[in-house]
Amino acid sequence: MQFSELGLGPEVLQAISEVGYTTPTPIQEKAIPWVLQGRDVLGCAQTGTGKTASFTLPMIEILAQGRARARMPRSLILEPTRELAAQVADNFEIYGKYHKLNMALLIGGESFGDQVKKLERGVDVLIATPGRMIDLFERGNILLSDIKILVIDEADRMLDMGFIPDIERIVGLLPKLRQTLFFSATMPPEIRRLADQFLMNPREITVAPPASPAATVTQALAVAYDEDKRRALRHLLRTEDVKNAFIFCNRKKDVGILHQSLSKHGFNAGALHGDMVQSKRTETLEAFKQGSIDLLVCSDVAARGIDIKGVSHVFNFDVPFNAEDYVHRIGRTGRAGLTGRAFTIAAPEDGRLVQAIEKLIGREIPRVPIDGLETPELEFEESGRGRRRPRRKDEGRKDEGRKAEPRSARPSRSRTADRTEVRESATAGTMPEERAARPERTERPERSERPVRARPERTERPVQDRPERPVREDRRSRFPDRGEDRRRRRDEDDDRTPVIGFGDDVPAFILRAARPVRPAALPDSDAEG
DNA sequence: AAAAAAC
Repeated sequence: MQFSELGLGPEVLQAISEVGYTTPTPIQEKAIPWVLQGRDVLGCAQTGTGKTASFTLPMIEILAQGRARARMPRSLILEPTRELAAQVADNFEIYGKYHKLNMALLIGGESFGDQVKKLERGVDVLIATPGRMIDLFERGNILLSDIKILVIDEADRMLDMGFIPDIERIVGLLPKLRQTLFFSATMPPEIRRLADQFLMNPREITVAPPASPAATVTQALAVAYDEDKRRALRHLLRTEDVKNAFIFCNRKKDVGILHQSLSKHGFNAGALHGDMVQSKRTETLEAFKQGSIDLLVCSDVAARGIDIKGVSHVFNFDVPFNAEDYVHRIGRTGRAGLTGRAFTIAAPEDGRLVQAIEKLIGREIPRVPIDGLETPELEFEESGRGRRRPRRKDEGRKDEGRKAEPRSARPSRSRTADRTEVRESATAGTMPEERAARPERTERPERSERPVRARPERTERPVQDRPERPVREDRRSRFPDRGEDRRRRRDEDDDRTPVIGFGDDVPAFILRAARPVRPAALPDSDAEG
């Protein structure tokens, strides 16, 4: 079967062949002719099956006829994350090359102005995340009465993320007479109910998950004490032939920490999670795609659907809480017939999570030891409250350096420790690469390693002693995310903006008064390195 | 246990 047999026009076929594709994937083969006939589709397919092109290609064809009027888009595609929305937009750019389709990408974190302007001009394709979509609708910038095609992508993920009420609301605003394409990787009853509600006499298309990761991705699991995980990761990064890699963490906070740590050790890494400003998210993802960043430390925002060609490795720095997320994460590699390698670093207390994953994928993940590190046993007991976290036997002091010591007050080389130094010397022969990377740090000093003199005096004091700063409850409760975002940024600013001339005791009111003007006057936190 | 998404 060739693309040319599916009923697509010459312009689209030309664009497809320029990208280098000749044969449609199963879902494209089944869906495209049907969509071209104007029928509804219920697609049970994961990303990586060619799902996106299965709706973008016929949509370009259908929308080629007619033109959009101002503020009245002709089609709407709903995506769960901003990155996926952007990826679909890229798809329209590529395959719509020889068509004059107007497109608008409505996602949060970017200015309203451009999006509104585009809507005013009239768009054929609207690609949106639910929040921004509803916002713009409520402001009267979108009229939905001319929508002819609706695509709901990744419906099960929308469910997970609590978007279903939004989706139902949006669909309620659309004309009843329309074509609807509905995609989901899984079909739990709740999703099935939605599909029944939104679709009319759909063709149901189910395609096998993309060559199950077992086939193209070599998996391995390393068990390490929690405090050894970064070291274990670095070891893997240096011993594996890593071209580029996703490195997943379970928490946004840890994405930041790990990113800093890797950078400090001379790795070319970027960070991506949902609390970062959108411009940074876009920029980082683009840099990773282009290869100017080798390692992308990220949260599960990037676990599903992000399609980057030729990623050699996936590292799970944390075992994912959801077994299914494991499959999604490692599916970032081994794509398009290429092989990939996926390593998971598990702490002893992750036994149950590992068990759940192995049950889901139906096999045991081969264990690998890490040279020079003690390999603890996985534990499978209920993790009751107050149960002590398993620790390395040789660990002398408790958690010091991690929490108790303010980051900036640490002398430049101690970090987590003297105790790791001890270990390291014991294993010096087996891990020469640890040593080799050290000089890098003097060439590229990180903020936290600058001489104490250059740092704000206040940071030498324990965090709890910082003057309390007012938080505007009203705004925070309405926009919890933004509130957190701002507070975090302030904290970072506080780390490196000394108030000159007050010594250790800067009066709280000075700090308060200075704060509002400070962020604007500061260089961006990344401008320096 | 987390993450995702609106100014």
